[in-house]
Amino acid sequence: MPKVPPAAGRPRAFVPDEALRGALDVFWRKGYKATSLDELTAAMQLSRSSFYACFGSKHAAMLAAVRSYADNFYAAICGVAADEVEPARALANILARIADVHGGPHGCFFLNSVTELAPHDPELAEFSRGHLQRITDLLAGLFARLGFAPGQAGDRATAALALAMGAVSLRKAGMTSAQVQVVLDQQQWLLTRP
Amino acid sequence: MPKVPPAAGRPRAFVPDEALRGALDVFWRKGYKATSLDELTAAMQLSRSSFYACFGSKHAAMLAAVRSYADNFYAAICGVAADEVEPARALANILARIADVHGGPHGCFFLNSVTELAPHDPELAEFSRGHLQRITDLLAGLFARLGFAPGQAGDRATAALALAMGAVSLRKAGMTSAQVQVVLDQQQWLLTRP
DNA sequence: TCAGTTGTGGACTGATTAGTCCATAATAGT
DNA sequence: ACTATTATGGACTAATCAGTCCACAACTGA
Repeated sequence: MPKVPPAAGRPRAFVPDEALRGALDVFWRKGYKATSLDELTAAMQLSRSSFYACFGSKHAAMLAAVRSYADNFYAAICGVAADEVEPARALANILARIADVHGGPHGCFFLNSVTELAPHDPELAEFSRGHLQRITDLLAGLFARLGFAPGQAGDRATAALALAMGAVSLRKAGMTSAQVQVVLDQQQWLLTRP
Repeated sequence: MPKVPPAAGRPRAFVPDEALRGALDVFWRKGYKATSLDELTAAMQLSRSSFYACFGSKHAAMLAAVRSYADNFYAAICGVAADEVEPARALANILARIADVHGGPHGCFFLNSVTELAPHDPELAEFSRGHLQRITDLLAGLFARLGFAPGQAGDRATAALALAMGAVSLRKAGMTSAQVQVVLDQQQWLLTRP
C-alpha cells in the first residue's frame, strides 16, 4: 500500500495507484520472478528511488498489486450481485465474468500469483484464503436466494467457483475459448435443485 | 530427454530418469524461475558438467520433467480406464485421482508449469494443448460408454476436466481438502443424462 | 529569500544467475 | 598396457539481480 503524500517537500511526479496499475500489468504478463526491477520500474514509469520510497520492495509491490486486483474484482461482482434482481442471472453473469475477464492467454492474475508464490509466501496465502472465502460467501448468498438451504448453498457455491476456475485454467492451458465456453454453457446444472 | 549411454568411455554415475525425478521434485516445490542451478543439480545429485552434458539446459530439463510427469499421469489414467469395467466408476476414480494426487499445497506440477511458462514458451504451450486433448479424449470415451452421443460426451468430458482442475486450483489457493471434497462429491451431476 | 522537507535520477554494490571450460577420472576395445 | 572416448568436479565468467546511496531538484511555510 502506497504511503500518503506528505504535507511539505517536493511533490510526487506520479500517482501511486497508476504506477500500481503498471506493476499489475507487467506482473500479469511475466509473473513475479520473471519480472526484473528494471522492467518493473519501466512499466510503472518511475525511478528506482521513487519505487523503493513508495512501495518498499518488489515483493511488497507484488502483494499490493494482487490485493488491488482481487479487491477490484470482488467489488465488481458485489455490484453485479446487488444490481441483478434475478439471482440466477447474477450467478451466470459472475461466472461468465470470471471466465471472460481472466480467460486470455495470461489467465487470472490472482491464480497466477497464488500458483507462483503462495506455497512460500504465508502473507499471500492468507490473503488468498480470505479472498476465496468472500467470493464463496457471495455466491452462497445467491444460491440461498434461489432457495437452497444454507449448507447446500455453500456447496453449490464452491462447485460453481471450481467450475469457473477450471474454465480459466483450461483456457490458459491452451484450450480455445469456444471449447471452454461449453463448460460455462453447462453451468445450469448447478442451478437445479437436488 | 536424456541422451542414451554411449558404447565406450567412462560410464555415467547416475541414472538419467532418477535424476529427472529429482528435477521434477524441486521444480514442483519451487517453480522454474525460483529454482537455481545449484539447487537443481543438488536435487538431481549430479554436477553441473553432467547436468549440461545430459540435459542441455535448465529449460530443457524443465520440459523433460513436465513431459515425464504428464506422460506418467496419462498412462495411469489410461490404466484406470482400461481396468475398470464400469465407466462411471472409472470417471469417478480418475477425477478423484486428479484432485488427490495434485491436491497438496504445491498443486499440480503440470498446471504450475503451464501457468508459469506457457505464455512465453511455445513448446510447452503446444505440449499442454496435446496433453489436454488426450485427457479430454479419454474422458469423452468413458462418457460415450455411458451412452452419451459423441458431441455430448466431449462436452461432458471438458466440463469434468474443468471441475477437477478447479478443485486443484481451489486447494492450492488455500481451501481445505474437506471443502474441496464437496466439489468432487457433486460430480455425479456430470453423469446424469441431459 | 531562505530553511526545512521530501522526491528523483542514476551510479553503485555485493550477491546470484545460467552456462562454459578444462584437467582429470573411468571405462571399452585392442 | 595403451588409446580412444566419455563423465565428472569445480573453478571460472559475464550478465543480471534486488536493493542502497547521494547529489540535486522541487516544493511549503515563514
